[in-house]
Amino acid sequence: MKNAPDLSAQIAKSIRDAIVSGDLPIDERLPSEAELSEQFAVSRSTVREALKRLAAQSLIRTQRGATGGAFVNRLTFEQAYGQQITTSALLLSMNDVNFDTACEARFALERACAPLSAKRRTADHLATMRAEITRQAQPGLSDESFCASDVAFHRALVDGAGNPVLSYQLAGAVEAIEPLMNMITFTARSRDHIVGLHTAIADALAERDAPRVDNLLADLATYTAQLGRSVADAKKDAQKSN
Amino acid sequence: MKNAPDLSAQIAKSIRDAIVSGDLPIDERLPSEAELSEQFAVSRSTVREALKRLAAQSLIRTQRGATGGAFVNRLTFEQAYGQQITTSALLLSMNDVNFDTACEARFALERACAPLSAKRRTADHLATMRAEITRQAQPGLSDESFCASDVAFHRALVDGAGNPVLSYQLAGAVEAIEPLMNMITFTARSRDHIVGLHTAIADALAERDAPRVDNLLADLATYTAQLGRSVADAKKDAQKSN
DNA sequence: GCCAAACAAATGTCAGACATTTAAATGTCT
DNA sequence: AGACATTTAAATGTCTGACATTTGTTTGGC
Repeated sequence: MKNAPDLSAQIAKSIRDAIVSGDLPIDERLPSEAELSEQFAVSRSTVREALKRLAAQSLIRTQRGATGGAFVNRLTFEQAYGQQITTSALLLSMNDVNFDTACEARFALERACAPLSAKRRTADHLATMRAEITRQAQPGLSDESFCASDVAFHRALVDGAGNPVLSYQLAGAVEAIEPLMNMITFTARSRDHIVGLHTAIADALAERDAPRVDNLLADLATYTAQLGRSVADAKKDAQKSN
Repeated sequence: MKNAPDLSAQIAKSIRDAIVSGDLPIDERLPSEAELSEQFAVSRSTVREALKRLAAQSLIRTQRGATGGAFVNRLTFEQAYGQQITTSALLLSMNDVNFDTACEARFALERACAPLSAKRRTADHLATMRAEITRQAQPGLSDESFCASDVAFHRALVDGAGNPVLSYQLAGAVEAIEPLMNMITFTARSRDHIVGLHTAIADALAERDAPRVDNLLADLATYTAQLGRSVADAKKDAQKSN
């Protein structure tokens, strides 16, 4: 009943395990493709396929030329962000996660870092938030740009907590929801309301008033969920009239 | 100044974009490797390397045989968990994230889902938690097994929130920290303390008492951070004596 | 000592062959 | 006609050998 995985998958796993276990330290050079193909007793193509798998996970990087080869890559938070966001976005869109669920997760997580952000946010974080608020208040802004700015605002809030692990974990939750938010049509009135809440949040953070930030985020969560529901209802009506 | 990426990377990106944008729907079959190599005007090996990259990200699956080929894969939460955990664990170990930071992130996130878990946890979740507590109280348990059980306990707590997106996001935070926790030597006394807190948390969840759960998690966070600090201090002393 | 040319080692790409797996088509017997 | 065995076709998986390209090092001439 064993469904033997491909050789290239086996080899990739073998090398991956060595990296994850710390057996192959960062920046260590792997043997050349020719050497690996000897060690594993497979052809060079098979080794190459294995290496491409690892490269896709940012576990290794390759360099051409004389001193080139495959090196164990230090996974940066930046790289991890990118992967997290793609994965999260796909996960949401492919599993028909409804807006409520995604929204609930997002704000629950965001509220978790609010107290830390109130304590540690720098002037820089505040400035970013204010700038995004200004942008959101511009009348000609497209819904997409409004959403993007919303994401940037919340990213600043999260980053304010000064904990890279938190920022990393939340990047997925905050950014992955953007495509879902993009389906919402923001009326002038709803934009006003959101901008008002954002302003209040920034003010509360400026005063390091954690409980108020928490309350405001709760309000924003409720309001956003409401907007989402109205979109869902409109869609249902449209289906009915077909 | 353009550092042209490999052909296989370009092709992978091209196909990945088509998948992410929804242009290629789930379970859609990609053209055969031969056809792709014609379309992109490259050799079959290059196409294969591109496909392996996508397979490493669980974006496609391949089947051999007559009706075989590469199919757009529905990314399941299970698969995403796995990737998230490996990535998070690597991120922590490769960037010398200190125990405090990881711990802070973990408990902040966990406290975020505590109110939801108090509201929605089923008898099943409670049973799992109780079972793990029993396990943790066994005297012969190795430190590693104790940690694993700790993770399982907290996973049950998180799952109790009944929000798959939250579970997914938290899987990384909770499980990735396990290797760091594994460096701690749990004395009988510290185990007792932790088991006591776990029991209290389970009791509070049983009564759906969200604020109490939150307080207890805060206590657990403090205590865990303390344990971590003592390990760090011991290490520093050991270095000094060298 | 410096600069240019040759060299060497590595990855990147290609072409063609063969192996293996799998479902469907075909043939054969009852 | 239906059940079972065989063949066939299409696809991925693997191997081999070649050539292209990149890049650091060595060598040679001045």
